Amino acid sequence: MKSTLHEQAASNPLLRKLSSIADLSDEERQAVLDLPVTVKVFEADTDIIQDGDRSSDCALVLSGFVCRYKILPDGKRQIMGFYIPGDIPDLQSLHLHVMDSSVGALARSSIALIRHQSLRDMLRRHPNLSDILWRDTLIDAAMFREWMIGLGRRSAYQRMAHVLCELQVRMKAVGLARENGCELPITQNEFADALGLSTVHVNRVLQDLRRDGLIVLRGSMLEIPNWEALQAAGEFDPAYLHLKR
Amino acid sequence: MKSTLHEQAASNPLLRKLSSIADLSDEERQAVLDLPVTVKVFEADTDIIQDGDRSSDCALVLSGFVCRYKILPDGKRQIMGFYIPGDIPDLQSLHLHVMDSSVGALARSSIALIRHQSLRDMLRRHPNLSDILWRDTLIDAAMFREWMIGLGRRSAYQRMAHVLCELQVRMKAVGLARENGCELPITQNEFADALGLSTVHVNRVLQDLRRDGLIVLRGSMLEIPNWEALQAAGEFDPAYLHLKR
DNA sequence: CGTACGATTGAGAGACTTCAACAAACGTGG
DNA sequence: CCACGTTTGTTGAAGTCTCTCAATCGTACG
Repeated sequence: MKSTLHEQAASNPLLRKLSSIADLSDEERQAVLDLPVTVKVFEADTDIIQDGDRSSDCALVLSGFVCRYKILPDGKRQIMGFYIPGDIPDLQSLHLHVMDSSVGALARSSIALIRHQSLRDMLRRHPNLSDILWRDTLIDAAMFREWMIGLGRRSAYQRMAHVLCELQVRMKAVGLARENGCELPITQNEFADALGLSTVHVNRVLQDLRRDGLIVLRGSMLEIPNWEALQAAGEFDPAYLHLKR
Repeated sequence: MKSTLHEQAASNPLLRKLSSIADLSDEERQAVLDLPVTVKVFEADTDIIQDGDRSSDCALVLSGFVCRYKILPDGKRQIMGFYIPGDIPDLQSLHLHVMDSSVGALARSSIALIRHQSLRDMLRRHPNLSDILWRDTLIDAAMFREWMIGLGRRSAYQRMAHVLCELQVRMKAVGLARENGCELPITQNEFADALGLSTVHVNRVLQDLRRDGLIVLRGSMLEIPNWEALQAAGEFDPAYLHLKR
């Protein structure tokens, strides 16, 4: 469905997201809203872009839940990041012409496809937006690094606490979380592939976190009764997200 | 020592590096060479920038060997990437004002400090260079992702084979490797912190790789008798480095 | 020629995996 | 609205990769 990002102008997810990491002028906000897009809905467990693709547009998440992953020769999967409304998981495709990983929908997601050409036109007219998007990709990289630390040096228990903290903070930054929790349509199997663990162990770690009163997880509803404690358990310091304020 | 990057113009490491990932016009090459820099030498095991720093310049590696790392509360260290001549490990500081990790010299290294202001001036005059540096940070991110895959889903043996492949390819791209090997001033302890392993296990894995005839490692001299085999052992596919050609 | 740092070895322990079975939750069609 | 099948979550037991501790060896360098 062709349109611009004007719909939901007030609470446009991209504007919310960009505002959370940088200051935008009115002109820049307008330029973003004027972007022509094609909105497409992806069902859960379908790919939005695949490893090896050469795409000519970027995918902006409007609603839903998305992840970046790669499948190894032996069939194992590593999830490298979760993306929520306002994120552009394949922004890199603007400068890296072949995708080196896949992007898939974890839940039914509405995606705005933005032509590279439209983005480039906008960035040429608004160099400051170019810097802001660059900044966004740098924050993406900072998240990869933080996950690396977890995978390399933190226990399963810490890792799980850490992702939950990250997701809560990011969801809150775009207005999708309550004060003490949010909705996470992520299965234990998906957590396993994100944290480099087996599904079985994820299950046990979640039970430990529950036993310790750090989380309440019913279905996809996450509640965090004691934020300080969960943060401490995961050694979570939001500095790497480089949010404003 | 103040100067510009003109010295070693022909084989300037930054030009070599940028040329390996994108095409530069003569004007752009000149703009790069005209960058005013301050050259500083860092001894092995000293920090170039520290976690939490707000710096006003970027560090270009001219010679030596550098890594990005973070120390955890319990003293554990995770190395998140190695940087070789031509790399700018903290290019992110141009847009992310507080460092979220440290950068340290693994061997005596000569570093060219480039003021953010000088870089910004150059990028404003040469928007294409801006895109090329953005591309560079995106490749950096791609390397983090590839390491994540290793940390999360590959065995110690595979991981070690994989880093060795990555380093050989990157060293060759800037002319610092022979056809079948290169010099890597990295201790087993540093490999351990990079691969999320213990030093002891790194030692055993290296012995396994030697036993299997995949590498010859004497001191810091790496030789790769059978490139195909090492690549296969590490499931190494250089696509994520996004080199030209 | 000692000292220090890096490499190597052995033995025991632990975190996490794999396999396999079962229970619960969910969506869908009749 | 219930029956049914598929997906997701849970549990137990055995196995393994990798860790920790601790000692020894090699070698470069002052």
